[in-house]
Amino acid sequence: MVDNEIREHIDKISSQMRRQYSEALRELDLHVGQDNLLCKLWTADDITQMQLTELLNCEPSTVTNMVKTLEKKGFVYRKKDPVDGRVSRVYLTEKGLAVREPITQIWRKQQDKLLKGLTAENRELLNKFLQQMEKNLR
Amino acid sequence: MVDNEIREHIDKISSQMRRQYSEALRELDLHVGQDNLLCKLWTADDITQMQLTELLNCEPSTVTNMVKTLEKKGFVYRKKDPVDGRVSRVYLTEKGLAVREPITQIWRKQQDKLLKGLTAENRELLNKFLQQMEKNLR
DNA sequence: AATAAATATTTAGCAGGCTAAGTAAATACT
DNA sequence: AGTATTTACTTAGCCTGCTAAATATTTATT
Repeated sequence: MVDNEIREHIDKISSQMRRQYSEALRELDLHVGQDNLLCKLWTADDITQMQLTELLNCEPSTVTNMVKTLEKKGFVYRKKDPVDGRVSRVYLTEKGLAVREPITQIWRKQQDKLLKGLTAENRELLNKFLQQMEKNLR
Repeated sequence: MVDNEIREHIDKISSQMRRQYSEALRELDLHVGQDNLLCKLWTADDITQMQLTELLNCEPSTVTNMVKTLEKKGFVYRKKDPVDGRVSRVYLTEKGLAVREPITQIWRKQQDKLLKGLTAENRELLNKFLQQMEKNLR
């Protein structure tokens, strides 16, 4: 049965990737997961926490905590929305902007390592499979 | 560039899977990750914590914590090794044995959902790619 | 035999990520 | 207008998972 293995493989690959690039992130004073949040802000600054929970596919409380620690570390800052008093908008600081390049490089390096030995066609194929699986989980 | 997407896809798929079957695990009074530890004990009971860190590919302190909470919940128990006073051996209780079937079913269900729409050949192919990637990360 | 080094586990402390329950502001309803 | 509901976020508490430092036991060295 190949099927059971696939779930396991993905689990292992994912956790192993996390482990490996967490070391690199630590040098930027970042923790695994925080890179993803910052990434969302690169592509769309001035975003509400609610939007972040959707983009990151996680719970509101998780965003609260993550933003709070990222704020404490100086990567982002928050401002209350002037119109709607409930919502809190998140912005990148210069420090948060500055880690964009290094993080992108860390990711690229990790990807290269991951895909070594796979031809362009196979990568294309793999990508299609992954897209399908991602859709299946929605 | 397909390459960057692949890393992201795997990340998303993995976390989405976690989210989804964590609900099912909760009904067994289990937390995501604990299923993996129990799984190792099904295939090889009477195992040291050091062996668990290798099998789970995690840090010793993580095993300590996980075993401790699983012990508190009655899924496993520990005994000191009579020969080597440093090592601690972990065993399944009946409760820990009893969740084997339900957990396997949860996994199977998750896999089915994940792989829906992929032919047998494609699953085979995907599995090969994943094996390669797993090897690449070692 | 006495000291040094290695091994197995633990503890403390941090962060992501979750649930459940709470607060505050905005919208809907009567 | 006044109450009820919804929405955005927060807090408390738990667990995985990590690092760094501590403890205890075993093995290696001299």
